[in-house]
Amino acid sequence: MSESIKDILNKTLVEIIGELAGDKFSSLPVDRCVFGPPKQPEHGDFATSAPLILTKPLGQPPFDLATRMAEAFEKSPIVARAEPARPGFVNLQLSPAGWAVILDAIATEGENFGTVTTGASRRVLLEFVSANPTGPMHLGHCRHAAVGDSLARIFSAAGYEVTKEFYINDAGVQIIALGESFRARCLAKLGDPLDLEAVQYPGEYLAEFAEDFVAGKDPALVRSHTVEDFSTEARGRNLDVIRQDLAALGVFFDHYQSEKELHDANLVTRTLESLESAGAVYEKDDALWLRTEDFGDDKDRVLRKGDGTVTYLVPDLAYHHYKFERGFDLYINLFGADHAGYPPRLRAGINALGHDASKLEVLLLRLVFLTKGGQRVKFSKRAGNFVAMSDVVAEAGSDATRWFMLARSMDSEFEFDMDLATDSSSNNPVYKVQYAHARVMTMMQKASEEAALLPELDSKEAAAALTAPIEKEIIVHLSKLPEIVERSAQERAVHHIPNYLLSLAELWNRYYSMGKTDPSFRILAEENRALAPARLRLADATRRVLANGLALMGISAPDSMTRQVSDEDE
RNA sequence: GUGCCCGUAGCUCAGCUGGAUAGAGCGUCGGCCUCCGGAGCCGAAGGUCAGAGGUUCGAAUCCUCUCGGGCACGCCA
Repeated sequence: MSESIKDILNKTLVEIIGELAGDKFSSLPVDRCVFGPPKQPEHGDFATSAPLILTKPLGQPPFDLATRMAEAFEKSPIVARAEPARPGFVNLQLSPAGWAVILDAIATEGENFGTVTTGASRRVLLEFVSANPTGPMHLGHCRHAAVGDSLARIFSAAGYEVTKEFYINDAGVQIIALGESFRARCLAKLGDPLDLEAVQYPGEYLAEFAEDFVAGKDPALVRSHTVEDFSTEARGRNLDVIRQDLAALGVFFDHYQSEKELHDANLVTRTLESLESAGAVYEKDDALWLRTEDFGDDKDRVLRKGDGTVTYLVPDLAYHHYKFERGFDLYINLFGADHAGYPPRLRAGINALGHDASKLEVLLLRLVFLTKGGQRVKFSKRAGNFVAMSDVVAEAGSDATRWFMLARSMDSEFEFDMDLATDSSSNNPVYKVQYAHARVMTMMQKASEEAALLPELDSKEAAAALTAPIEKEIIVHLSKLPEIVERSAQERAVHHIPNYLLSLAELWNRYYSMGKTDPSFRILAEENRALAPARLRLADATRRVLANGLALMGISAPDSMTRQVSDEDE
């Protein structure tokens, strides 16, 4: 991994500030003095407001500082022009040597371009989805799956070592309820009247499992099964469906952790004992309480109820105890926003168990709604009807589903617009990005067929040949992928990637289309042969960045797009 | 009532830890098919950044309050 152009500029900036400031340097807010993209293209390729930030601590007028900084930057070989601007900015234009740095980095790093080392190989345990094995997954799980998986990819790219884990809630009252529901369904298949009271999970899926399970079996054998047997059977089938649904989205976990196994290994009772011996609990009103208030919780929480059974908090703490014993540097949980009250008590327990709870981060994802035909699709958990994840993925496809699930920040609710997601005849953003990639690929293919006709250029000559403003704009945009990755990892936010890719695709499509009205922009045209190698380097860099970015989202970067023909729509 | 999140174009949403004239997609309207792929491109219309104060050279961004909307506040999971 090489140094990004921005790193080089920022390093130079710090050196220049050091010369200007002398012994005042150590007291300056140098961290804030960085280069960024100016909003107006006429302000150059990079700009910094460092003079405005430093004017007060240095006691010098901002424009004077800007002028002296610009003079210093003029000496840099990667800078073509440096200009002070009022009230106190420095605007830079890169030289061909500067562009070559960017294009070379992309070419040599290939699929690794965009990776950074901020993670320093720290180990991260990322837990997400963890859907109960009591039924199929819905739209919300789909968002969690897409976001969690993409986050894992981003963290890997940022230099972390990530383990993806799915926690199976296969113990406790709900799993018994599942067994009872499934048993009632099976008995109904044998001819018994359906015991509506026993059916606590009303969806049709259990009836379908029952049909399959009962088929060809001796009814007496079926009747002899215990609730636990039915529970285990239904759990397994649900889990199979969950894995299938995840696979359809291309999401695979490194580890599935069963709650039941924690019980079987006595980890749950041992955890309770640990909490007791740590003095983190007390008895009141026949119940055992955990002191969570000391950790920012509103009130203390019950661990063991008056009836002697434990609350769900205990196995969850056992699970986290087990997580921490495996020795990761960072633990990230993706929860639904309806669990917002949960993290404080989790932290309290983790601390009481002797772990550093500050290593646990809980990310809260808000709801997602499905709209079709401009109408929000209604669903109700109670009635057992919901928007199934498998239906969404089947209808929109994995790529489009992921795109829309990732394109919004986690803490905003959003509408998954099925009409837009399935729109292949108009401007669906995911297709636009994939199309830009496919477009470059076919062009490269064509270029390779006439490679012998093209002159050879070294990278600096190539960069110097790219003189059009839009070509520079693309290069500068390409250079940003590493910082987008770094920022995404740091903020634990996935939506910057699609935003970035969309703007890059639009930039490229605009550039590509310029050849239609202005023949001098036709990359492979015979009369432009002298420029072709340079432009092909740019094209290659662009498709590389598009592909790397799509990979961070788990979306394919196709070599060609197969047009979907819709004859029936006249 | 308390805590968290949200409020930016007709709609869905970005806005990079405070920077220069407020952004994208979709939708609407108007253009562009002898073309390295039209699943594309160009242009136009569209904004009191919910509101009011404050912080400072400078605020959509940070602080306070108000108004709207969502979620959470169990010996449920």
